[in-house]
Amino acid sequence: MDVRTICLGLLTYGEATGYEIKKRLEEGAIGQVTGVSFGAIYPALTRLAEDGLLSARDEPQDKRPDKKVYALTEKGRAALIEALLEPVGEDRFRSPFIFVMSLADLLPPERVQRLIDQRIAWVEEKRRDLEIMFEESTSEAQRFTCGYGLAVHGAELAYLRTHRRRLEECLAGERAGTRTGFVSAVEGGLSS
Amino acid sequence: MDVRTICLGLLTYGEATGYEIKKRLEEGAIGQVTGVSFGAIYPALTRLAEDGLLSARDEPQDKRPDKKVYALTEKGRAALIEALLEPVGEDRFRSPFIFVMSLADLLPPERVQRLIDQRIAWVEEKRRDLEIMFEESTSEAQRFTCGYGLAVHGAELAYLRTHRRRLEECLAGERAGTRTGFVSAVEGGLSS
DNA sequence: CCCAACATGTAAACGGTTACATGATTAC
DNA sequence: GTAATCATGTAACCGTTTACATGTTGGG
Repeated sequence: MDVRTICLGLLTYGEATGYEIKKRLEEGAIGQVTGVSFGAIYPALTRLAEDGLLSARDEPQDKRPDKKVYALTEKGRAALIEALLEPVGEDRFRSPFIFVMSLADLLPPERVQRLIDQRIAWVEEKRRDLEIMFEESTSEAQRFTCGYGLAVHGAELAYLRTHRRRLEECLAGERAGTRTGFVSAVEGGLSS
Repeated sequence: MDVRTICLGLLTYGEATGYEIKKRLEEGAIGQVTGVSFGAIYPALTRLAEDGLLSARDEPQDKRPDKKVYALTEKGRAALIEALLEPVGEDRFRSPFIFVMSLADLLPPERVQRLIDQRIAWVEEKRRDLEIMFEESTSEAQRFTCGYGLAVHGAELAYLRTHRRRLEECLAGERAGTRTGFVSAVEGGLSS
C-alpha cells in the first residue's frame, strides 16, 4: 500500500492535517500493518490535492504555525475505492527476532532466554494497545482489524510462553547432566 | 537484518553460491521473515569476501557457468555472532490485506468475502509449506522458527474462518431483513 | 531550563528491487 | 518450442527514512 492510498484511507475518518494523519496511523490499528513518515506524507498530500483527490484548506492559528487541513473529495473517495478493489499485494513481514532465533544454536542460552522474555513483554504491550484500540473502534471493520491482531499475538504469546518454559527445563537438565535440545516440537502436533 | 548478516547466517548451514543462498532463503523458514534479491546478494557476497568474512572459491563446471562458492571464515562466524548479540530491531509488518479490511465498510460485501477466501487459501498454503519445512529442519532453532509460523498462522486461520462464517450469516440476515454488523467481536473475549 | 507536542516542509542518503545482459541445460 | 533451472553481475530506479530548517506553547 503506497503512501497515497494510506492517506486517502486515513482521511475517510474525517478531515485532517498531515500531522494528524501520522497520529491516526500511530494510534490506530492500521498503523500496525502500514507505516509512513512525515517525509513521505507531506509530499503525498500536496500531490493528492494537486490531483483533485483532496481539498486543502489553510487554517491560520494564533500562537501556532498554520495548519493545512485536507479532506477527501468525491474524486478522492472514488480513487480510494478503486484502489481497494485492485488485487491486494502480498504481506511483507520482516522479523529480526525470528531471524536471530533461527540461529539460536550459535548463541549462549542466556541470550536466547532474554530474547524470548523481551519478546513476551513486547507482545503483551502490543496486545494491551490493541485492546484499547478495539474498545475505541468506531466501525466493524476496525474491530475486525484489532481482533485479528489480538488473535495472532495471542497465539504468539502462548507459543513463546511454552517454549520459554521448555528452554528453562533444558537449562536445568543441562546442569543435571541430562542433555536435550532446548527447543522441541510444537505441542499439539503439526496439523490444526 | 541487512543482507550481509542474512548471507552470513545462511552460510552457517554450509558453503554455498549466491544462487544457493537465495534458494535457502526461499525454501527455508527464514525466508518467511527476511527477503533479499540477487541484486542485493551478489554485491554483498563480494564485499563480505573482500572483508575476509567469507572465503571464495571458483568452481569451474562444464556445461554450466562457473560457480563462486563462498564459505564462512572464522572471522565471518565471529562477526555473525557479534551481529546476533546486538539488540534486535523491531518487526516490520506490512499487510495490504489487513489495510483493505480495515476499510471494508467502503467495499461491497462480495469483495470482502472473496478477500477473506483468498486469504484463507493463502494461509493454508503457507502452513502446508511450513509443515514440510518443520519436518526437514535440521536444528531445534529451525523447528522453533517453523513452529512459530505454524502457531501464528493457525490462529490467523481460525480467526478468518470464524469471521467468514459471520459475514455469511450477515449477508443471509440482510437478505432476510435482519441487519447486523458483518463483523462482530472477537470470540472468547479480549483478554487471554 | 529543557523536553515534548504541535506544525510543515526539503534534500540527502539508504537499502533495496527491477530490469537488463548473457548463456547453457533439462524437462515438458 | 518454450519454459524453468542454473549462474553471475550491473545500473537504473524507487520509496522511505533521517536529518535539517524553523518556530511556538506548555508542562515537569
